[in-house]
Amino acid sequence: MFPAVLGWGQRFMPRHADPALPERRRAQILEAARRCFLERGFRETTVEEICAEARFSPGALYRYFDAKADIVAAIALEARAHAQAALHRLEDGADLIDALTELALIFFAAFEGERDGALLADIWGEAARDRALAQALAARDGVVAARVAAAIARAQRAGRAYPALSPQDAAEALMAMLDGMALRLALRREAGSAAAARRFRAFAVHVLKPKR
Amino acid sequence: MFPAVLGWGQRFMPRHADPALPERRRAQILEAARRCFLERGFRETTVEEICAEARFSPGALYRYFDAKADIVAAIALEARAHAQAALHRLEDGADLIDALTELALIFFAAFEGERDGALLADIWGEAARDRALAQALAARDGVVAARVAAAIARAQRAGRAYPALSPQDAAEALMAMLDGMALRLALRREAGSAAAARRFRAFAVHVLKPKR
DNA sequence: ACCTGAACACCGTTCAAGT
DNA sequence: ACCTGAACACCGTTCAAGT
Repeated sequence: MFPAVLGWGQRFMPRHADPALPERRRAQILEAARRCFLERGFRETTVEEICAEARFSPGALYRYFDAKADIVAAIALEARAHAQAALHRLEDGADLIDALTELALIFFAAFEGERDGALLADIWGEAARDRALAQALAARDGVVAARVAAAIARAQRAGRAYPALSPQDAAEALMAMLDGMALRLALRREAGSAAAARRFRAFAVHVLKPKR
Repeated sequence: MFPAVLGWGQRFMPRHADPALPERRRAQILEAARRCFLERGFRETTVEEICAEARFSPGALYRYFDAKADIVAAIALEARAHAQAALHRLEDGADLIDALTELALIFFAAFEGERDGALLADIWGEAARDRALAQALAARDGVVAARVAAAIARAQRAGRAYPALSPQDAAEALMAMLDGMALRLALRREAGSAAAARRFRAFAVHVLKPKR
C-alpha cells in the first residue's frame, strides 16, 4: 500500500522525499542508454529499448531528459570530463610529451573499435545540429587547449620545447590532430589506440622538441 | 496521351528509352537534397521535402536511391572528389606547402559556416554506422594520404623538407589535422576558413621545413 | 519502364490517470 | 511527487495501380 505519510496531497510534504533521487535516476538512465548505444548505436536504439534496459517507462524518462538527443549529449560531456582528468598530469611537472601522450591514449581508447567509435561520430553529428551541445563541447575544448598551451609555454621557458612557436596555435593544432586521429580510428572500426598514441607521440616530439 | 510506341507492353522495346535518364534523375535528386540539407540539416529534412524540391514522388525517389542515408553518402563522396582535384598541384611541381595549403583551403571552405559545417558532421555521423560509406571515405582518404606522402618524400629528396620524418606518418598526421580543424570550424559555426588555412600553413611549414 | 500517392510500420513524445 | 502506458504525431519506405 502507498504510505499516506508520503502521499502527494499531504499538507507539509517535503519538496523532495529523496533529494538525491533525480541524480540517481539520471545516472540510471545514462547507464542503460550507454549500454544500448554501444550495442546498437544511437539511432538504432529506441527510447523504448532504453526504458526497458533501465526498467522505466517512457513517461518517467521524459521527466529527467527533455529529448533522446539530450541523453547522448550528457554521455558526450561525461566522456570529455573523463579525458580531462588526464590533464592534471600537465600541471604535475610531468614531462610535457608524456602527459600529452597519456591524454591521447585515454581519448583514443575511449572511442576505440567499431561501437565506441561510432558513438564519437554520433556525438559530433548531434553537436552539429544542437547549438547547446556544440557550445558545451567547445567550452570544454577551450579549457583543455588553454591548459595544454600553458604547459607548452612552461616547457618553452624551461628550454624543453622549441621556442619559436605560438603555444596557443600549437595546442590547437595538436588538439585538432587528436580529434582527427580519433575519427579515423572510428571510421576504420579497428582497435588501434595504442599504435595511434605512439604515432601521436612521435609527431608531438617532432613538433615540440627544441631543434638543434 | 501516352504514345503507344514507347509503351511498356511493346515487344521490342529498348531497355532504356533514354540511357542517360537514371544519371539525370540521380543528379536532380542530389541537387534538391543538397539544397534541403543546407537549409535544414540532414535529419530535419524529410524525404517528402526532398521530393517536393525535386518535383518527384517518394516512390520514384526510392527507384534511384535505396534509402535517405544513401543520398548523404553520395553528397559526401562528391565533396571529397572536389577536394581531391586540388591534389593535382601536388604532382605539378608546385611548392609542397603551397599545394597543401590550397588543399586545406578548399576543404575548409567546403564546410565553412553553420550549415555546411553541420553537413560535414552529418556525413561522419552517417559513416559511423554505415559500413559501406565508411569504407568509401577511408578509400578516398587513403588515396589522398598516399599522394601527400609521395609529395613529401619527393620534397625530402630535393632537400626541401626535413628528412628524418616518415612521409606516411607525416601525411597521416597532417590529414588528421585537416579533419580535426574542419570539425572545429563546423562546431564553432563561424566563417574562418581563411584564418584556419593560414594556421594550417604555419604548422605545415614548422613540421616539414628542413631544420637548420 | 517509369511514375504516383495512399497505406504501412515504426518510433519519439505527450498526457490523462494511477498511487 | 513520481510513475505508467496507451494514444498521438510524424516520417521513412513500400506497393498496388496508373500511363
